[in-house]
Amino acid sequence: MASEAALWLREERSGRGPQPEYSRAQIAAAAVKLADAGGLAAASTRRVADAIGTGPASLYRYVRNRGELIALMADQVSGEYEYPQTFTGDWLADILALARQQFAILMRHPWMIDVSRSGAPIGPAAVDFLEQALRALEPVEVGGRVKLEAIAMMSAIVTMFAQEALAGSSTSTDGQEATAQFLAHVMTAGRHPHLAAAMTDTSTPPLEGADLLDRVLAKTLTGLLIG
Amino acid sequence: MASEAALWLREERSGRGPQPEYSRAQIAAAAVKLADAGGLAAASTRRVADAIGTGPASLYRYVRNRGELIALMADQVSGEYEYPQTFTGDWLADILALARQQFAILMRHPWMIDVSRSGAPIGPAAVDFLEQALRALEPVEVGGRVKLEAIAMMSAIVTMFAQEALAGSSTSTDGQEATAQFLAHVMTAGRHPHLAAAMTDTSTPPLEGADLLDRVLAKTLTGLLIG
DNA sequence: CACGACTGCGAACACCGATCGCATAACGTC
DNA sequence: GACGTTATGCGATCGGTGTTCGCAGTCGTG
Repeated sequence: MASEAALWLREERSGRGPQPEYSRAQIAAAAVKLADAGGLAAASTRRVADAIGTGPASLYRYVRNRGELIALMADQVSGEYEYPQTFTGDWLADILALARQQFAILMRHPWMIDVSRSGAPIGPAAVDFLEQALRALEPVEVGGRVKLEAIAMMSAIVTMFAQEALAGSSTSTDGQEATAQFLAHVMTAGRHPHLAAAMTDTSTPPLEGADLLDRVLAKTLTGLLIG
Repeated sequence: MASEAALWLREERSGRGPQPEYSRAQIAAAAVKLADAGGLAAASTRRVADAIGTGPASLYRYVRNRGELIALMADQVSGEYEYPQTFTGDWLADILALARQQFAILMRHPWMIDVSRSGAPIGPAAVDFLEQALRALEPVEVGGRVKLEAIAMMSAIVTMFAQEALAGSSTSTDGQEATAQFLAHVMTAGRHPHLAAAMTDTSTPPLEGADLLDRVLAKTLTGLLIG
């Protein structure tokens, strides 16, 4: 329990001693750049350290461990949202607008998909997002807990779609290829008729991604909040 | 593209040479045991290797890389499902039964939460699950693609609830604690009124987990499949 | 002015995933 | 049954990772 002050409760500068050469924002920016280019693994403590031109050990003056570094990155990126001063009053339209922003952010920073799925700690920018989402949901007449659940569900769905969108576009992972190869084999083997039928189904042409996301979110959210 | 045969298309024994000392099942079982006890990170190639009493290099005769080892573990655990010979015909009840099994498996093997969220490659047992889920959804009159989407959504929701359930029970991660500490501070600061209100909301008493899961799944799935 | 809190950082530790090369064991073939 | 082909087991090793230690240097405060 003597875990000392958590990242977001520590002051960036603590008064005494020489002034730090870098700011959290600078470090986060450098790390985000690395991760954007080479995935989350590319933002290792060492690589980030010498991206800002310092030794591996120096980073630990700003951050207790790599988890906190990633928290810094996540919060920096969560600062990219732009919130309207006033919402329209149409809660579904308002929250869908937020969802679309989240989707765009995930597409800009694919590593953020991994981060948001692994239950990243919440920082100031994430708190702002929650506040705004709740503000958008103000017209809905259900308890706050239910709204928070709905927001979490929304995030999960957006993340899921972002992953799928990226999996389709970028160069396929070897895992993807292995799965495709194996599925092809399974379907020809004929012992999974329902699966085979479902995968060759053409009755519903693959709807455009963004459109599908809107539709699914609308159904899910109305189901959770008014159904 | 010369990635050779994928894991599940390779034979376990390839005819020539001495017969392997261990089977995939044995290795997977050992790795699962380690991961159950100490998390996914505890199932490192080295630790798994000397858990079965061999050197670190020997594992690579059975598996091309750690990803394949994890795929082995995931599929072994996916073999824990038990499917009825015939479904009841009530598609919602039938698929909810599958969802509950998935939830139970995730509670038994918490590391599986991470695995299933990081888009693990699909193996034989996972294919069986898909087949059975589609069989349960047979009465529903929508295209196969939509059904697959619904199943993916169901898995995502179950995974989300499993994570939340574990976060509440087990000893809190330091990340969890940091978040709690920070949220407490944010709420007393008073600049996020909606959030503060939502988190102290007692209008809807925290519903029992399993019950909540059922409810949310029912709403979401009916929304996606018939709405 | 001096003390002590703080910073930068080279060196090191304990791991990790993965590869190489060699001795050894089993199978198909003649 | 001998042989060559083909796998396997595995010690040694490489490059990378997160993290800690200890020391020299710097700045604010008493």
